[in-house]
Amino acid sequence: MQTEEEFKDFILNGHLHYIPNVSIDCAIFGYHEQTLKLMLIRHRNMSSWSLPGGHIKRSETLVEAASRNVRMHTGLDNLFLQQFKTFGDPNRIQFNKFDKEKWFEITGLTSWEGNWLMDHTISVGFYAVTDFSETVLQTDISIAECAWFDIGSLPPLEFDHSEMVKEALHTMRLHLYHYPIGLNMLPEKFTLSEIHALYETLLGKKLDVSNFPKKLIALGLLNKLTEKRSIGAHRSPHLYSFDREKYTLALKEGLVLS
Amino acid sequence: MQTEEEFKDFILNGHLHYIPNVSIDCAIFGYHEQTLKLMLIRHRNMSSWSLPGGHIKRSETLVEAASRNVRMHTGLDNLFLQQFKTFGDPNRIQFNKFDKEKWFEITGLTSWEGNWLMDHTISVGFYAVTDFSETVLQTDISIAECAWFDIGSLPPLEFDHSEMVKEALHTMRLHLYHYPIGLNMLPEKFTLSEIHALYETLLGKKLDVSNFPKKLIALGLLNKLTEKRSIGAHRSPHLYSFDREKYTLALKEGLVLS
DNA sequence: GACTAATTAGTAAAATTTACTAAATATAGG
DNA sequence: CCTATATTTAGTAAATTTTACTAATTAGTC
Repeated sequence: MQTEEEFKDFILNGHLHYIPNVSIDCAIFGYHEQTLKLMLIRHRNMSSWSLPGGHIKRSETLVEAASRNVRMHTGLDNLFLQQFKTFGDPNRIQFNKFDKEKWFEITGLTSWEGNWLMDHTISVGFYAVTDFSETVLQTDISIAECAWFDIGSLPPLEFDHSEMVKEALHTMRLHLYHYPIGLNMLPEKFTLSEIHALYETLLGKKLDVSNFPKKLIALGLLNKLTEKRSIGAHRSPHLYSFDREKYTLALKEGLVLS
Repeated sequence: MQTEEEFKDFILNGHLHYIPNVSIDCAIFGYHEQTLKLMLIRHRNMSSWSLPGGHIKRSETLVEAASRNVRMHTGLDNLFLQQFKTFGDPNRIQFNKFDKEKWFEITGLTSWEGNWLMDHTISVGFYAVTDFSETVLQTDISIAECAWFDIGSLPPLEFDHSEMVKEALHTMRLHLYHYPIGLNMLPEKFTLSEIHALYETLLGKKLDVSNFPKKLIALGLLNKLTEKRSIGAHRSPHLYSFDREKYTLALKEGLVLS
């Protein structure tokens, strides 16, 4: 959706291609220099930030819609995506707060009564975890800004998106103990210290410097590479990669990390 | 919805009071004589069984809709209800399989083109666990039958409801290790053997006869009563009840059972 | 009153987790 | 070139938890 014309057509006739009354919202987590980041967007007719989201095409599944959405904003494909909760409180969206003048400016309509977008909308929340450094933030006609924020200092969010972030974070942390999702936030090759620091950041707590890496190795998902990383005036740590096959199996079967 | 007239009005004008394109479905689990049961209904115009479900009123939250639905079918209020997943595959409902003649009979319409019910519908899945013996199954005008089935021998289900049951069961079993939901399936007072048998049934595996009850006690949620239960020619086991306050806290904070 | 079968307390062995020590090592700086 | 330093990482002992097993208790029944 890049032109004004396309945007107007989406607003007026989108219900022909998209399912009304339902949307998806994505909490995209990224990790960078020992901080957990969240990607937020600002719609061009709104003053506060929101989670990126959108409607579901009539031909696609929920996860395909979320995937398309994430790809649109990050340029990334195939990243780890997981449904965490669906939100449907009757007053999660306050339509009376919307700007009537902007609406007229875009659509030429004096009222949004009967418009498919202006109705009670249930939203399916997904969270994604990704390697921050590989993302290339992108916008389209409906989005004014797109940026990463530290999870610890998020701005006020539109709708019930603060609640969504809380739930997404909670689910992600729970999953961290049961699925090897942390590996999605690291580059192909990484050291034990790097994955240790990642888990400390994601879980928001200290993990033993010696024992935690041993536990990770004991899970059997890591391949020790012969390569090492040079980190200056210190012993060079080994590089590791993860075993794709065992990773996929662990995603399906689950695992236990303490 | 008890009269034919109300049913017809719901079909024709329900979108005024209910949100279109979204529904909820409930997997209601009950426990009885060491088997796990699932409540199923059969719609009067369908040959196979389904999970009970329905649309969401414009004034209610998702969990309120699920709660209303469960109450309608079981007569029970305030039972443990938990969202587990939302389903939205584009072909989860095959409208072309519906019976055109029955449709005409009820509505007087020769086509369902444009009817609010006959559109792509996303469904939010909830599961509930309840004390089987307290339920009183109920139907309304749209439902032909309502019955309990052994989880091990379910009939073929409509739509994607088999998938839903699988997911509900999976989530319920995961929650069993993290929240004290099992207590919802027992009467007010119960013996350690009874709760032991319950967990074996729910998890589908053997649990040590001596150690497992000790673990449950160690969680600190149980109150040992002075009363005992008479079980015939054997030592009378103590009765236990659960501590409401600690139970509520454990639901919120989570716990770890192995 | 002995027998039976279930409850439940107790305990030893096994396994796991945690806490701590120290060896290995890469580079900087003298 | 040698030592100091910071980090990785192997090793191990202590603490804790889990598991496996034994046996005491007890309410009927025969």
